[in-house]
Amino acid sequence: MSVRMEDIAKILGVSKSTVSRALNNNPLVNENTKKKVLTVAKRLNFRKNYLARSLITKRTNTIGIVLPNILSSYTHEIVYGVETVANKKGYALILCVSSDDPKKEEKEIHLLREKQVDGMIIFFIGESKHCDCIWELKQDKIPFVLIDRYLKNIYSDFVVTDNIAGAYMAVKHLIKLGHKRIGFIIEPEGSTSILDRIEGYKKALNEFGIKVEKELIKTSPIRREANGYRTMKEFLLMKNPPTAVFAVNDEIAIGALEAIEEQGLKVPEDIALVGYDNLRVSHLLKVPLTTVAQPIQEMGSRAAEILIEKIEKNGITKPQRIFLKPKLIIRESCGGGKNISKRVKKVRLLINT
Amino acid sequence: MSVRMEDIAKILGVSKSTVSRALNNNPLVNENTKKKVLTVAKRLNFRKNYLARSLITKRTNTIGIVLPNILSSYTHEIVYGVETVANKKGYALILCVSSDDPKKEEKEIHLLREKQVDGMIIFFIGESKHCDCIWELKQDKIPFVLIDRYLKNIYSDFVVTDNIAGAYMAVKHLIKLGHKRIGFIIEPEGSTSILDRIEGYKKALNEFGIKVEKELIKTSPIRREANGYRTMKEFLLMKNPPTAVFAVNDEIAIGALEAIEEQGLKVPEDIALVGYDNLRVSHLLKVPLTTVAQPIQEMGSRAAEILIEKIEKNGITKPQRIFLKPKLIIRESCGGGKNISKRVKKVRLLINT
DNA sequence: TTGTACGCGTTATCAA
DNA sequence: TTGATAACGCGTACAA
Repeated sequence: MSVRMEDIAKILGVSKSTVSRALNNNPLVNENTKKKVLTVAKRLNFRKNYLARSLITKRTNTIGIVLPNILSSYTHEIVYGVETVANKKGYALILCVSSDDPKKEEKEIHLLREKQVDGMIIFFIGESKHCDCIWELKQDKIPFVLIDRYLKNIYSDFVVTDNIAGAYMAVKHLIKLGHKRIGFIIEPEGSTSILDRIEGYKKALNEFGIKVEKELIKTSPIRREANGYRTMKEFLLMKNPPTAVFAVNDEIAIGALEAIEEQGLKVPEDIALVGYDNLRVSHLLKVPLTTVAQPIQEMGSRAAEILIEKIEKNGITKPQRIFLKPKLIIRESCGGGKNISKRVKKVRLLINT
Repeated sequence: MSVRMEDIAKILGVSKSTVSRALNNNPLVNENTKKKVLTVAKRLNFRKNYLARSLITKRTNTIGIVLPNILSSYTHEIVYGVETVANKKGYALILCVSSDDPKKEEKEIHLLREKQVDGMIIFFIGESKHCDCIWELKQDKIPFVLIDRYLKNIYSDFVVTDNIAGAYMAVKHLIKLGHKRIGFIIEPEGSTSILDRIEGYKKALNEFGIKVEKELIKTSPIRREANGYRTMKEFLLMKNPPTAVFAVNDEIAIGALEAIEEQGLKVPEDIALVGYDNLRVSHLLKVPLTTVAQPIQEMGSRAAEILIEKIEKNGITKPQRIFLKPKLIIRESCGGGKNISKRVKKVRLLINT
């Protein structure tokens, strides 16, 4: 069917080794024969078969990335960061989506192994206790870098952002503005990102002598705008609702914003709102959102750099554990330091009618 | 290094053929030996090497997608549509980005060939006259489906949206609201999508007896928000600015919106605005944007379905040329049918001071 | 500088 | 039901 090196060899009456050498810029070939080979190759529109090549060289120049989804702009930016570096370094990228399903995630990781990728970047969503496939990667010395969240019980490379610091900043900002009842909308999963953000939330409250109240931490079902909406409504229906809400990510914050406005309340006058992630949307909202920005693209590109270095040094690098610094982006959803009590009264009034 | 079928064979004292059969659910193997093989395979954590397999079967179960970028939510949604179908049908996805560079695009296509993908989906940005690599794909019978834009001089599968119809709808909507001076911000490239939208714009004007004025069609340098901003400013500085502007995509419309507001003008009271694409952002803007929605995800999923069918029927399917129907999404950026002349006056006043 | 021969890890063919 | 053996297309050590 397709043109092989042997075909070129036969045409020129040379051996296929010579053709191979000519095509691989091997110096052990006469300049003249090389030219001939290249000419014929071009004429026949020859394309090397990387499968056969990789079978011998044990290199595919391909890396895999495993993500829980690709609809969020968060994972989207990760892909961008990874792709940019991979491309620059000459690696192709196989995109795998686990659809938030640990079983599927495991399958994707196995698939990437079968496809003999040189390494992988994994946004791991499985539980720390059930991460055999990650252990196996380590055991079999297949280069991999975790991204966005790390595993406490596995010593490996990872690139994450410092979620404790990020949440701490956000909550401290609200406290400085005079808030004492600060709601927190989180997500159900027990990933390090969420856990660390909870830790940052508590750390800030503790530091300013504010008691952590359980009823102010609510769990939104899944990462969807609609659920920030629903959970915010629950807050608004409380007898003593929070005066500020910290959403564990911007998507939830967007939902919360809609819920607040639907109740006829205003952000930030009635309720202050902080998100997390600094999605590209967030500055375009009706009320530009104060949020914690993570260097998401950088997370992707750093992960790719580390992975590729590891690949090219045959995995003999010491695990790198990178915590990138987040940054508080102050916009309009928190306002300045107005009188809180007035606001609270107004909220109660509106809710109870 | 890694476990091979031969290793399993030696342990069990059988031939590697038997192991292969057992592992591939081939009925020509004793149930008992099959069990033994599977047990040992599991114990040794055996992973098949797909490279070797594909070398023989001539199938990689992998498709490639070539995109001009992955930062826009447009291409993003395409990837989502493609990935979903590919995954369901058991195909892996290699992501290639051409960075709006035709030379690079060609390289990526060649790379995918060398990696022996079973087929590819291409958001082709090269010129119609220089698309040798597409011709070669056709010649060499490598399945491919064009997406978002088609090539007039190549008879091949493609999935696009009907851009003539989409632009026509948008402009007709503005005309029905009373607008006669309708600006149009386009992009420099000569792709079918842009050309067809221009055709739709003209078609609507012609149908209502409005003359097409050259000065009302402005070209924004590249697909970036900032450029919609700049081009809109140019419109606002005209002696006789348009009362409505149709942006060839939402990103440009967003930039235009900011330019208008920065001038102290209001949308839709002072200037009506229509976009194209219905990005997920567009309903969240300060002024929710009236826009033409394309079924982007569907474009991706249809393309993938067609491609995979073609692969599995060994390319003996007749080229499918799909035009998906766009849809006008009416929000707030056009307003109702108010008095135009008043608005025009106000615009002039503001611009000239 | 070139060619021969072998190996990469599978699947496929044929004979047993 | 199994096992030798030959592919698949390429790279490479070794010999020439």
